[in-house]
Amino acid sequence: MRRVKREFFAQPTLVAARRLLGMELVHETAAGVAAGRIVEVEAYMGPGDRAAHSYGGRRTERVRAMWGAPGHAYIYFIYGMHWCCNVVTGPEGVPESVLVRALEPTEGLPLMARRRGLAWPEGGSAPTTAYLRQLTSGPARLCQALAITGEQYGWDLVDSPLYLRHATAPVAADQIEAGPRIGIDYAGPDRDHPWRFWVQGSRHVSR
DNA sequence: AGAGAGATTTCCT
DNA sequence: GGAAATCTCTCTT
Repeated sequence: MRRVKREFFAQPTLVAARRLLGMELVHETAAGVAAGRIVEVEAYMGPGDRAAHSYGGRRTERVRAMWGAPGHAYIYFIYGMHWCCNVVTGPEGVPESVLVRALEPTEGLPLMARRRGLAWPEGGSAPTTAYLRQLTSGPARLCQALAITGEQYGWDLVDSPLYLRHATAPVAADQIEAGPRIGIDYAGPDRDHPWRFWVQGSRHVSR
């Protein structure tokens, strides 16, 4: 099924971040399969990046997965209610990762709607884009839709029910836009790096 | 369409 | 003790 292998994650983080666009994030559970095409990500560049949880070389229990081998899930809990999912990238021992910020739903849509607390459209009518955006446009929304929580912390995406699928239609370099990351105004000199990447024109980008 | 506040817990000083 | 890589609801324009 074109599952993404270790070598991909070991690429430099800014390269991996761009190449994640167009790939599918998949989670297989007893309730069914839920998946979406990645349309927006952010890179967090390790000890030198004030916005990164590993800034300054911090080795707390929370960031343990970032220090491990690439290809594992770094998942954190924020604002007292939300989970967010990162992919650990770059060389092993360098605590960098890519936050998955938005998906375009591709598989298991009714399941995702149920997990998000949304009623599926009545009478077989096709869901609107505005409706689909509520499913997986945003880092916490997509985790809820795919049932990603602390339970998946540290999972190996190369060999677990949570994984990545290669893009059927890869995103060309000139279709990728870049800009500053969201929600990190506190990061001072690192606030303005263009380390947020998204698919140009996608209506599923978080903003 | 946009602004504002509340939810609620983990992490680190 | 204070802020946080967010989201939702409510109120106003």
